[in-house]
Amino acid sequence: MTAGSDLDSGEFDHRDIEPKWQRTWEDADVFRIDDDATDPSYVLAMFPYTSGNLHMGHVRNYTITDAYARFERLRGEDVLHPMGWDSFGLPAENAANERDTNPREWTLDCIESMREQMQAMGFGYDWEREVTTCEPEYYQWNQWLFNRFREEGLVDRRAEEINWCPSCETVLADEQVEGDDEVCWRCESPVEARELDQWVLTITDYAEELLDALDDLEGWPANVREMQRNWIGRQEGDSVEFEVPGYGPVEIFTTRLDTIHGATFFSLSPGHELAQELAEENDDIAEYIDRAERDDEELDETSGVFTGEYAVNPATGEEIPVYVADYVLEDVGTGALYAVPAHDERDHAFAEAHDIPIQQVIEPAPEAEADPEDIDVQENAYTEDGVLVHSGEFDGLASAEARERFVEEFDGEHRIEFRLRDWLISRQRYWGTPIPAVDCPECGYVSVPDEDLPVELPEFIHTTGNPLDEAEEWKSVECPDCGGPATRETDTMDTFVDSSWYFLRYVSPALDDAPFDTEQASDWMPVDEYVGGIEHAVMHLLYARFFTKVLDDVDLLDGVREPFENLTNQGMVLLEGDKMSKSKGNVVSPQRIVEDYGADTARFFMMSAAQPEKDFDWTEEGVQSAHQFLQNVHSLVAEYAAGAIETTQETDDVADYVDREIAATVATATEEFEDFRFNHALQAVRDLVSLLRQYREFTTPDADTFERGLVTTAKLIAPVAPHVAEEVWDRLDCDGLVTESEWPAVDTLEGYDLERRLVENTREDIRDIIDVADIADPERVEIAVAPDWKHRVVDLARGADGDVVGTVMQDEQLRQHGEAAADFAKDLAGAGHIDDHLSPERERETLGRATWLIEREFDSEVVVFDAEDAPEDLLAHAEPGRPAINIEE
RNA sequence: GCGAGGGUAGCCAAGCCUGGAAACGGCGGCGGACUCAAGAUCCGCUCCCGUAGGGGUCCAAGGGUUCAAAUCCCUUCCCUCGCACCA
Repeated sequence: MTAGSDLDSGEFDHRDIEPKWQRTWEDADVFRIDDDATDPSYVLAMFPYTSGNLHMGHVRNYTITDAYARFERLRGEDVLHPMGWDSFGLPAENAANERDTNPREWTLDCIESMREQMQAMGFGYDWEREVTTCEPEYYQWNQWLFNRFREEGLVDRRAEEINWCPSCETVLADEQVEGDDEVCWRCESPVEARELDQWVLTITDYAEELLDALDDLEGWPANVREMQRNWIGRQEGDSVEFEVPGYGPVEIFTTRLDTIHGATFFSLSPGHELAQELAEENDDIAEYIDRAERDDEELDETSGVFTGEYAVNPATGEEIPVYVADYVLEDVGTGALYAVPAHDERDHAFAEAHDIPIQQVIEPAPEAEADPEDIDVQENAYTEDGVLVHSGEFDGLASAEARERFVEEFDGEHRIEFRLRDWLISRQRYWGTPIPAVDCPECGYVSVPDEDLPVELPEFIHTTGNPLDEAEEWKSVECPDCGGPATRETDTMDTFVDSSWYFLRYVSPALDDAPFDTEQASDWMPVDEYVGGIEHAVMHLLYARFFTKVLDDVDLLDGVREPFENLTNQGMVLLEGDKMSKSKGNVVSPQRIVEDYGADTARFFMMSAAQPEKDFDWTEEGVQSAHQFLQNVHSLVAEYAAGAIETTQETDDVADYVDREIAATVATATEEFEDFRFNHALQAVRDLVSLLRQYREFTTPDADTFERGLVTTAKLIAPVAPHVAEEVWDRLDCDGLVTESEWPAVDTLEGYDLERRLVENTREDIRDIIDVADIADPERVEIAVAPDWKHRVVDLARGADGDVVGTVMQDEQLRQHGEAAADFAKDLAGAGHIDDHLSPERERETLGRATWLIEREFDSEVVVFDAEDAPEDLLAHAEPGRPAINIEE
């Protein structure tokens, strides 16, 4: 359905109003933030890769940050809400090759088109701070920072066994290899192992801090923190050396040094140096290693081969057989271990398969639940800590103590190991930041001096390999140190380098003598709200944290250790329960929704559908419902503005009721917006609009109250449906732009919840009675508030410690009510818990304001008595919080 | 296996941190108002029983703490995600 531009019906046409207000905002520069702003609210969405198209995931992501940024701005905050382009990367090269263009032009076209789509969505960015990573003005700072990292000793060039993607023709970081089958994250080709000289950033120097600081990132989702913990993979243990006669010492790493006396064999991973050495002399070993290293065969878990050699256990002096076994991983610990089948499950399985003795050296400690008699290590490994046995002079030591002793005793070293590897940033591709180094035959790899930066990319050429390798003229340079002939480095940087500090460039995007202004960045950082996909849980977010810490350590930042204070991972937009994907062909195009319904409808629907981190189903009904609501708001305002709604200047109970609901809605919406529960906030606004319509239908509304309701509505929807909000604001003849107005003041009404509950309960009770008593046509509804003395009983009862009746009956005033007071007190004592309640006057006022709802619902007269005026028999049933009700037919 | 997050009425889903009303909302279903009619909109109902606001049974299952448990504690089962022959 498409909304017509029939103004008589009071409907808006999004095709008119959306571009109109977008232009107005732009002309008024409403999203600009001055450099001299102090500690603004920094709201950031992960910048997009420049594919050329916004998909629903983007739209959801950017709607969340835009709504929050607009909300913060309305509340009087200075807001930094920028946007930029993650615009280096392989797809642009592929596209260029397919389309006979070059990556730069292709990328700039994509940016152009995506910027237009964003503008059509009404996202309010400070475009003067736009950052484009593929421009020399940006990537020169990657190079400059590379030099700083290198000065700090955080850059290394080393021969690495690397992940090579044959299809992308480049190496990949460990983080970019996915799944058990080890495939490329971009093209899903199986990754190959190669040995190449590569540039790495030594992120492992920061492993400990990157891990520890996660504990304090309370604004981050638990799963992301956990994923990073897993990825860093800290392990505390000890290394000791075992002598293999004829071959020298072999270092092992273990977390269970206490079990060393129970070692009955020794295992090497197939890739271990000694295993390789032994393989040269022994065909069986060579063959086993060959099989283990081939990808096509999955070796049995207990597979392994005896080498014929023995290792000397430093604890016992015993010689134990050395095996090469596939279950020992090369990149865990040292790739070598002593095996204790009695206390490790894998060692146990291996020992059973190879008929190796099993020697128990740990018994359950006395305080442990297990009975030492029940432990049979021949059957199953006992893997808990305990007390040492069969360990010579050390028998009786606790595991933990033993570990400490043995490090000294056997000349070992206490070590902390990490799974995290250094970050390999070399890429053998064109479309990235050239690594600013020169390979000189005399001086080795020399950094390009800062004053010679940027090293700009040469012309792109179509080739199967790395275009930089063929740019002979570009490659050939003088060595910056000795002036002799030298060659440029042709590797470019992983694009995750670009995104590791882009949030700092937004602070001072035009600065030409530094990547960012240290003082300003230190004030504006950290990002207050960072929103993006869960796919960046490890890579981008870990690298950005690493960069931030390094920048702080080299004084480019002042006291900023973490980049992102609060992190939200938006959920997926599903279609009939399925992830939208091009390959499945179940994609809803944001462009189509914007054309058919308008940006506001799409934004409003998405934000009402679920909380940001939850998945939700895209439904046409939901879209229509959002559209309808916005049209309703608009037409209600249009009617009012056109004078079609008759109003008075007199307030009454109904007006008071509506007034309080307006205040309550503001309070709810504000709190929910703050907590990122936009759907709850919007529900409250829907309820308010519905109430205003009922008000209008029931009576002649008070002009001030009604208008306040409409103006408040305009403000409350402004973060999510800004174009409609402006349109409505304009029709209400308000000053300026709603986008630049002030959020309504939050007045918390003391006891509002009790009032609301009283009204709801009373209305429900009336319905119940009418239903159960089968009253067809109620003439008159009488409501009577409980007398003061009952309220007093409740007050006393709540304060009473146990003896409720006694406490109540000690009260002089209440004794006058004799039996009745005692009975009521007994009831209360039996109830166990006593709810809060309003004063009698407050109850009467509250019910008085709400009678119109009852009149309207049952089309009957409604009378609210206070205790003095109420008929005696009616009053008997009234309790605080629970008025008596009588219905006349 | 380890770790994290979950399991709420026909479906989706809030509440749980900070215990106190058969449990917000939405969808679907039922009834009603408006209408020539449909749509839209509005008002109710939607665990079971009930001719005056009552009673019963409820938040994966079982146990515990408490005057009081969806909410706190323990155990078990199931789901989702991350890591994993991790020494």
